[in-house]
Amino acid sequence: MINVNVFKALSNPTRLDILKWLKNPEEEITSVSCETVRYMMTEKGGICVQDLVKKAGLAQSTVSSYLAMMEQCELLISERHGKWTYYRRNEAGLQQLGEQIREEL
Amino acid sequence: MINVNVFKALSNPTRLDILKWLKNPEEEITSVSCETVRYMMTEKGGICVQDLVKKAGLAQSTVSSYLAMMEQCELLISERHGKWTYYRRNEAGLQQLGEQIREEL
DNA sequence: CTATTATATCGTTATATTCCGATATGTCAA
DNA sequence: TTGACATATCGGAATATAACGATATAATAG
Repeated sequence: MINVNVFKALSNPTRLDILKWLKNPEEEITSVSCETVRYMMTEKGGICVQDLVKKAGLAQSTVSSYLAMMEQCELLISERHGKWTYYRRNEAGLQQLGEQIREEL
Repeated sequence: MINVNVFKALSNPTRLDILKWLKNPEEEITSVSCETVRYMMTEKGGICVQDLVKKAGLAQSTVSSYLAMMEQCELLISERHGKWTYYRRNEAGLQQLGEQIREEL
């Protein structure tokens, strides 16, 4: 059964942008300073919160709660490595959303 | 380009229900009293506002504005016949939404 | 252990959405 | 034209969301 929360998560321009940015992390994010961060990005498509904060131009707390919300409804996956939390797209969840929309909507 | 308003429209349980109810109007709506209404329903899958008001259990003004909002972002189509406005699903718009989600999200 | 850095959570204010009742408009029948 | 009915629009009160700064937690470096 489809969940309205996924649509709430998608009904905000910044959160939609985050999903799009995470499609091609290397192209979108340029403020990478650390090797670990760069590795996570190119290897798993994961981006740390900081970089998304810079890209979005919103407060860190705002972006952090956006990401939590998007993880909750299976649009994103998070993975902590040391100090950093890397967020990447939940492709399975996105796939499932597509199917649910096709079947239920 | 995908529009956040479509997700805003979908991020409300009643509005999601309306979309689902309009999939099988004959099965869902039982309070039909008038022949014209019955004809529109079985012929074009259109349902008048009244019936959706009864089904949703919300004020007429609320449902009316929900329907307007959903028409605006191409989830529904409206057609006026006499006193009644019939709303039906905008299958082309829904199809397009599915494609946009697949391509852009 | 302490300082620093990254992220998460909390409390708050501004803004948006929800949903209502009252009222306006549009349509038909008498 | 008047009345009755269907729908749309308006104005408002309650609630939810947006987005911030301050603070808490987690992890590492020294």
